[in-house]
Amino acid sequence: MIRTKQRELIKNAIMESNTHPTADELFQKIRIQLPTISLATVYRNLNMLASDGIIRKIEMPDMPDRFDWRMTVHDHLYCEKCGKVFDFTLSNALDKQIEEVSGMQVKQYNLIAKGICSDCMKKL
Amino acid sequence: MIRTKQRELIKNAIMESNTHPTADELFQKIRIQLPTISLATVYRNLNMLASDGIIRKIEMPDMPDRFDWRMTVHDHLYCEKCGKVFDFTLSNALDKQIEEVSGMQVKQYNLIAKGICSDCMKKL
DNA sequence: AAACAAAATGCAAATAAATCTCAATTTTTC
DNA sequence: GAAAAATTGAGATTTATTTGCATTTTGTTT
Repeated sequence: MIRTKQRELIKNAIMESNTHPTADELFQKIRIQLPTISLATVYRNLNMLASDGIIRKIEMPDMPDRFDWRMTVHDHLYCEKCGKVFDFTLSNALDKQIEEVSGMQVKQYNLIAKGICSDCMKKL
Repeated sequence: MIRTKQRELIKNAIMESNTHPTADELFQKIRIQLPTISLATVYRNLNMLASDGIIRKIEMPDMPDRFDWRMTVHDHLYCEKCGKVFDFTLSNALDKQIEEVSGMQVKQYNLIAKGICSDCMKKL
């Protein structure tokens, strides 16, 4: 894989993030350092990095995808109040259980919870 | 809620379905009986029915939403071979567990597994 | 059942996210 | 440093869904 300035910046931007940014958020951030970069390049590189197993694409239901540098098994919770995305880890992964109850072969699963984060709960 | 011919047809079409159809699939089907119906009406009514708790909208990651008449707690598996969507039910719902490990208040969750259904496995 | 208000419809245009096309540029290879 | 390979930027395109609005349909009132 060829190394370009833009790929470097994109990778760094995710690695430094802890907000599960969208492609556009990353684009806006990187733009400050490299104003000529295009959104298409951001998308392209994010997809490359994801399919190379460097980062993870979080396919959010009916909202823009987000990207995560954390590659250990975990799932996500979207706070309906503040819009932030948080990580959580179930005591045991669901693959096996899903295979048992469905009789199908599970390659991966996507689990997104919606609710209210602890910060936002305090504010009520 | 006013009763119209189109709402009736839309509701019936889902209730009779067992393929977790998309809005467009329903549109194409209903069109045969009522050629003047518009896709916007289908979307509008599906959303109404869903927010009234009559049907359930399945927000699929990066593909068109699907609709389900089954209102009991269950999740979905998408077969990557045939594209069909299947139901499965975990031995216990995840809300509690997610709340425990995340410390947040869970309103709902969206769990979609991707894999290969038993029919398609036989064909390999 | 005529008249009025409220709700729903169809159509076209708008939106939003993501991908694609392709000429120009950059990076690697030889 | 020339040729080949990969990547980029910019804009057009695609797909799913929503919205605006004039028109029609439905429900309500008398």
